[in-house]
Amino acid sequence: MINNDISAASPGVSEPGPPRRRLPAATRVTQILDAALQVFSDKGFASARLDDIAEAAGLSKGGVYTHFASKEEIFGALLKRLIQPPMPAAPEALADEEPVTVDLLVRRVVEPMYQSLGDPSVLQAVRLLLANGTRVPQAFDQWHQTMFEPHIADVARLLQRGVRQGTLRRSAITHAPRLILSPGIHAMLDGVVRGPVAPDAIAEWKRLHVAMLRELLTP
Amino acid sequence: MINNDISAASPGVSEPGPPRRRLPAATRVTQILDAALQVFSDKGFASARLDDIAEAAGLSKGGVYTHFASKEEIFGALLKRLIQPPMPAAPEALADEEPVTVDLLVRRVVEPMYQSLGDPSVLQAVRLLLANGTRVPQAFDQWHQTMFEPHIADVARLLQRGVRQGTLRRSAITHAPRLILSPGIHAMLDGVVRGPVAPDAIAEWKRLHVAMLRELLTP
Amino acid sequence: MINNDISAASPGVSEPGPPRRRLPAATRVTQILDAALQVFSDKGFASARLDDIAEAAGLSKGGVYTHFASKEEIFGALLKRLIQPPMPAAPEALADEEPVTVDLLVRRVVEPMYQSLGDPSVLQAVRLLLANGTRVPQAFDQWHQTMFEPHIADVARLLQRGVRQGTLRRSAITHAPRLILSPGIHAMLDGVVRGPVAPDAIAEWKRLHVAMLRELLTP
Amino acid sequence: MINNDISAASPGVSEPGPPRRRLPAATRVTQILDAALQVFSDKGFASARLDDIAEAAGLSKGGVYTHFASKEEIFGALLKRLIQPPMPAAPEALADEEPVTVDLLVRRVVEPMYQSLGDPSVLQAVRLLLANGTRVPQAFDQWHQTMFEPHIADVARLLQRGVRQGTLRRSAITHAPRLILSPGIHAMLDGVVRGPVAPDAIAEWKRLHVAMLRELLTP
DNA sequence: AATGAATGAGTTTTCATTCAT
DNA sequence: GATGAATGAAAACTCATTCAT
Repeated sequence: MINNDISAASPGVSEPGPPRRRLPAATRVTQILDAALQVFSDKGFASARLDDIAEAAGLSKGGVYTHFASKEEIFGALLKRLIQPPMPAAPEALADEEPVTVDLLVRRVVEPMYQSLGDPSVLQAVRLLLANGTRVPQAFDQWHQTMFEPHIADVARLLQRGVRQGTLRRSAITHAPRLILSPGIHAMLDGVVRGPVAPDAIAEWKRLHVAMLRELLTP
Repeated sequence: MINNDISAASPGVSEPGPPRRRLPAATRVTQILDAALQVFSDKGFASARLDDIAEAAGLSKGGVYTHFASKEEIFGALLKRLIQPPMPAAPEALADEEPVTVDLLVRRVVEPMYQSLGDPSVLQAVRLLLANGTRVPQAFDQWHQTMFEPHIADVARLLQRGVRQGTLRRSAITHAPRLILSPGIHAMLDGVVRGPVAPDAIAEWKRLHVAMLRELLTP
Repeated sequence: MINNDISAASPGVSEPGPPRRRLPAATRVTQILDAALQVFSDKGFASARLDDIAEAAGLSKGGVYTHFASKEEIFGALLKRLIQPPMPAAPEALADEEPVTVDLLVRRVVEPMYQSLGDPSVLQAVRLLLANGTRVPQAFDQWHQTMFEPHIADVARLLQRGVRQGTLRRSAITHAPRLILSPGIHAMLDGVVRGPVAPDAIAEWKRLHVAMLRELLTP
Repeated sequence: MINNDISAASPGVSEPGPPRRRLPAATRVTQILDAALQVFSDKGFASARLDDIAEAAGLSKGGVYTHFASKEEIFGALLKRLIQPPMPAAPEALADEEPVTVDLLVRRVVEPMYQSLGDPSVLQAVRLLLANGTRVPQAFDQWHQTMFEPHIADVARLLQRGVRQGTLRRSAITHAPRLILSPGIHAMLDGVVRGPVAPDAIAEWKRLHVAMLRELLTP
């Protein structure tokens, strides 16, 4: 059966609508990728419609094609932006004599993780990668390599040193550095799955995470 | 592994053929509704194929969806157009002193009806409404309100006045103005059922209709 | 987006349900045609689904095929039943000397019409024929021949006689007997279009119809 | 004339090919959902074609619609099946006097988790949920409630008791029971992201997980 | 006779992509 | 650079009809 309101039946004989502002390409690209992050992360690659992205970016579908040749290309560019540069600030080198304490680990490893958790766009990115990363298999590996491995390698080095220095106790964690991230990853998944985590919930996760590390690693 | 082979992801990976002329939306909408009237009234709502409508409108099936969200919506818009504006030209007001004679009634009420009967597209519209109107619940009521009630209200006023002026005799018709339309409606139904009425058949219906009114209303 | 209630998601793993009573074929056929009248008249031939008819008839879709070979065949059988026997009770012959008065015309012609209008299934049948009759072109003619022509022929004869006898006045109606039906047809269309007419509305239509005939035909 | 050529009216005027085996609805529904799990988790909701599901389930596309009204409905039913009943076997009650040791926790909590990790269909389900869960709004919450909360509530009770009994040490974990799952969840995510985890990798994750718990909870 | 699962051809609908303006 | 009408191929969905049970 049809829409009840006959008077609402005729289609939008849309007046052209003021052509939107012509912007520098770089700006548009950024807007489009921002929009794409939203839409891809919400619906996944296949369900995302160019119209959705265009609307979220504030231009028309055709306008998007001025900047990208295809949906795939948008996705690719987005992945590149997510994976590559800004996110994982290279950890600054450590002074040779500085002792590796739990506090140091917390500052260098734990705090940044929970920092990220507070940023919705990080959760969005993670969701995007979890849900669509397999579309570009290398993306995953690369993500892993860029996001985690350096981190973990760094952690591993720190743990070794702490143990050698006697400032850290030997523990399951010193044998498997990745474990140091587990509660944070747990919290992240929680955020991805159940929506952004409230700031005080984040603080609580972190507090417990730190407490646990202290128990495990304090000599 | 998840697969999600990129090459299998999105539809439409083909070069479109030569697009037909691009028209302003309002024009296309009109064309589509014109086509829809033909097709719907020829085959009925359910048997009408979007392809037919598209072809009759001179664009592709997909192109129709640029202007209407569904077949139902086309139908609704068509009914709206049929029912609403252009048909019932508001009867021009009557000079205060002009006497309401049978001749006046004939000119204002009877002739326009038989005029319509000669127009195939009117019969088409009526047929469409009769055959498919139940699909849009209020269509009938609205049709009635737009097509008949103003007419009848006008007639009622005229009859009152004529009786008051003594230029019309009191009659069953002056008590139930709708009766003044009955032979015309009879003729219309005949046209709907048995195909367009030949011009001289129409003339004959009208002649008799007028004769009958004269018998009933001449003082 | 999906149905909100996950718990309601699984499809009806319908237990076979008690096989419905096995009935004599003739009974079933009647039930099916009754159901078909409802459904065809409501939705039109093309939009009517076998499932609808089956459900309205109280058996399964497959069951319908036990009695009819196709949807078309159901429609055909229904038309036959509508057109053929029961409806137009042959008007009993008139005693040679009986004078043809307006009262006689009312009893023989007008009253039966308004009788029918009170019967919803008659309106249904009319709607069915109006909406779908063109599907079987002969149906229309046949309907016309069966339903109206004998009637009108009868009326024509009566009118002639009345005029000859001096019991009826010469009038537009005596020249075009079909006009005698016009207000009734008008009322019928009203019923078809706007739903069954209330009993007192019918009475009112009839009263006015009779009054009009009296004005026209009383010598 | 109205046309409505009978021969152009209804679809499907063809002799169907040999129907495949006819099965009880419940069986088919299971098969279809099994197929859907494969296809959806392989391609994601939007890229999964009904044809794929039908083929994988061993019937025709139309056949699928005998059991489900839409692709969405299949997806909903699948999620329901994944989320709801069979997975979380209710933990058997604990004898009143039995002491809650780390070993007990390992048997009741840790081992089952890693058991699941070895099961590809569990990873498949998790991946499906992560990638497409937003499509069914409550899916995530419900998943959480069904999968984790009972587990965690159970763990919380056990930890309380162990602490009271003196068989477990107070620790960050005894304050936040969910932490007991963290390394397992980390491993699961790893499996989801990088493909099924090799059995000995699982064993290694578990070994370390247990070691960590021992460090934290042994009095 | 009746049921309801299954088929398959037809039809509607979607949407990435193109291109005249 | 931007718009939005138009295309066309793919995918979802419908339903008369068949037939094993």
